[in-house]
Amino acid sequence: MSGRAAGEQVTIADVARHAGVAASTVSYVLSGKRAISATTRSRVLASVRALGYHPNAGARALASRKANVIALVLPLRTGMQVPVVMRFATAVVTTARRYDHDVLLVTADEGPSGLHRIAGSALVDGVLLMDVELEDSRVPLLRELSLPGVLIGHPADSTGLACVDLDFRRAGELCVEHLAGAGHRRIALLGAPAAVYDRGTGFAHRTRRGVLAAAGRLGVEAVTRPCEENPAAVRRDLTALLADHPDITGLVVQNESAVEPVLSTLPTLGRRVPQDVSVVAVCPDELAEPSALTCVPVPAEEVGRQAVTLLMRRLRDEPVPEVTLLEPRLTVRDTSR
Amino acid sequence: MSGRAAGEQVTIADVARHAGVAASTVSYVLSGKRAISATTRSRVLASVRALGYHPNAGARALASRKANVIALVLPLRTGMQVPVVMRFATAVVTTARRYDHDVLLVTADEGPSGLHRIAGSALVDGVLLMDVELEDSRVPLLRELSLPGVLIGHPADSTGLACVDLDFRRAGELCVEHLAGAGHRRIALLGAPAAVYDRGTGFAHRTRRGVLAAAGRLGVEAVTRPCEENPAAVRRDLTALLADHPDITGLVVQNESAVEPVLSTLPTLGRRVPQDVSVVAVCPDELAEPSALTCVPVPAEEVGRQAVTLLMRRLRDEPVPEVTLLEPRLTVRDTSR
DNA sequence: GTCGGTCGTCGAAGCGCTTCGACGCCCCGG
DNA sequence: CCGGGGCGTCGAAGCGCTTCGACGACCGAC
Repeated sequence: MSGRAAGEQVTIADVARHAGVAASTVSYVLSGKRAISATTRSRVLASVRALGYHPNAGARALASRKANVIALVLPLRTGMQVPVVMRFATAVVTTARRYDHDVLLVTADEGPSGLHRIAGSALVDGVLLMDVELEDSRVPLLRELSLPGVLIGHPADSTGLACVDLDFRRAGELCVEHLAGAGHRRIALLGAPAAVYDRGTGFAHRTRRGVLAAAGRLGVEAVTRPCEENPAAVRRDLTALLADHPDITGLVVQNESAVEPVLSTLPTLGRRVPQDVSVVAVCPDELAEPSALTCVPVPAEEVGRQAVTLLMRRLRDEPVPEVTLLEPRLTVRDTSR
Repeated sequence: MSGRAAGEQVTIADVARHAGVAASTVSYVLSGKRAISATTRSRVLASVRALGYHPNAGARALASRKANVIALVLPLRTGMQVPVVMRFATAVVTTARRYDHDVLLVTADEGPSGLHRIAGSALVDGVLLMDVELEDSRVPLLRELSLPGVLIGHPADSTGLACVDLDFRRAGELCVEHLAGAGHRRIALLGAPAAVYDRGTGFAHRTRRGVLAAAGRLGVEAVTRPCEENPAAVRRDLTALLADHPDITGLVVQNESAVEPVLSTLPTLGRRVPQDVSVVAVCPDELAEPSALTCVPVPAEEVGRQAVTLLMRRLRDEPVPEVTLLEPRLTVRDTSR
């Protein structure tokens, strides 16, 4: 670059000298916090470009008490929903950059002490918490630390927090409306594992509620049952379900790991898809698309974007809604009619 | 917390006052850069704990000219092995924390200017570059910026850099050696999507080269072909492959999303596994293990750990080897004989 | 007993930036 | 023609930390 050995920092003083103004003027040009004449501004900007100036992040953070960095706390266990996490992370980084922020990657296994450290050292201005459990130990901590945070998913008590999530109730409704619209009168929800309902996990309950509500409203007979996660169990549960209710023609699946087994098991039970049974899932689109599965995708990108946007608003001390639910969309493919 | 309103920073001066020493003494206790008497040390440490002190990251970075942060530049394109990336990222964060560093997530789509910004603002001390292509534009940039960096994968010219990677060439050889040892004389490599080869991504090319080299050496006839990522395409490519070369008895698969489709398609083409066709994959072990697939696992954790370790060494200006290749191992399971 | 050398601690000087108050200057109203 | 008020710019004071040089105190060697 111009005139400086590589590795030498170009400072604001260099820019000021080059432009023939005071350092504070450069700062004001860059931040826009005071009026600056057009001529001065353009002169300064020219110098900035000529010297390849980038403000020193540490100095800026120290003086302004803003790191311009947010933390993304990712779940420790990386199971099935890995691709979703990835897409989500991408959306977060991209969106954060639009707000001139960077993203610090924190793994949940550092636990609460990680949050303490990050808050205490002013490394970040705010936190995005993924994989929030109903009773999450990090949630009260977040409140206590008065660290601005946004949660993905939502805990039992979301008072004073900001949560973003897909509107799973509406997602359940959408599935049923789609099936009912195609003439189905007897349907079933093959849901999350029983343990998930027992824990009272939000998304599972809300989906079920949505399914039942829409079914009632539309005069559709609906049964719901939990479903375990391993392929053998899925096969067993599905077989039992169809034995108990042989006249079911519509299936809503909300269980990532059940999708494939369901699709491969149905034909062996004498049910062609979609001629005999229509299948609709609430699952990541990556999972559905290769199988041409009709589904309500979990919009990872949109959630990421929203989460960052909300966090930025909180950082500016603007009020934000406690709960933000994203409107689900249904993508019709080949497994339903 | 003790005695401070939430959100108030505890500074080194607070600790010094509380312990009855000078601020610099606190600093030296914490950094260990000068000898401190045992009594003073323990008094200071007690105060640190009592007040819940965490050094301000910005101030520390400014004064020490070290951010204690490294950047992880992730590829976020198609054709990437997503779960591998995830595990890799986890390993990087965990290892970095062991060296008292944090990890900044940077997406490759910010491109070279992102590296410029990060280097110029002293946001990070060093960079981990994933998904390095044979001719990668970021590589010369890294050299020019004199930003300490470690590459995952390796470019054509690795002079003056540090690269870590699985020895994919050797992985390819291993697969062929295994098949040849079992008596197979006609084999095929079902590889990454064509776009990946076109991009000049190292691992794909090197694996292919290894396969061909070992085949030549061992008198095995080998054909290679790219393979797209969706199940339908895999089925099509595989069918075409076996139509063109019906006498193939060994298959090397290097494509995460092709593994399942290949295994489920072969029987429909009248090929039992492993009686008629042996299948060996280069893929994450998570993917291979449930299907009892013989494979050469990609050791994501180990690569991540090594990469961070190398970067830390570079940050201390210690010499590091230009290329670090991890020795692949072949895990024999049920799909080959 | 005296002198040099550690050892342990301190104070002060920045690191590069933001921000606050001050201060010309120019324009307008009286 | 003079005074008041923006507007545009400047200088200086930190932000919280590290690090350098200085300096007592204490020790062993002579």
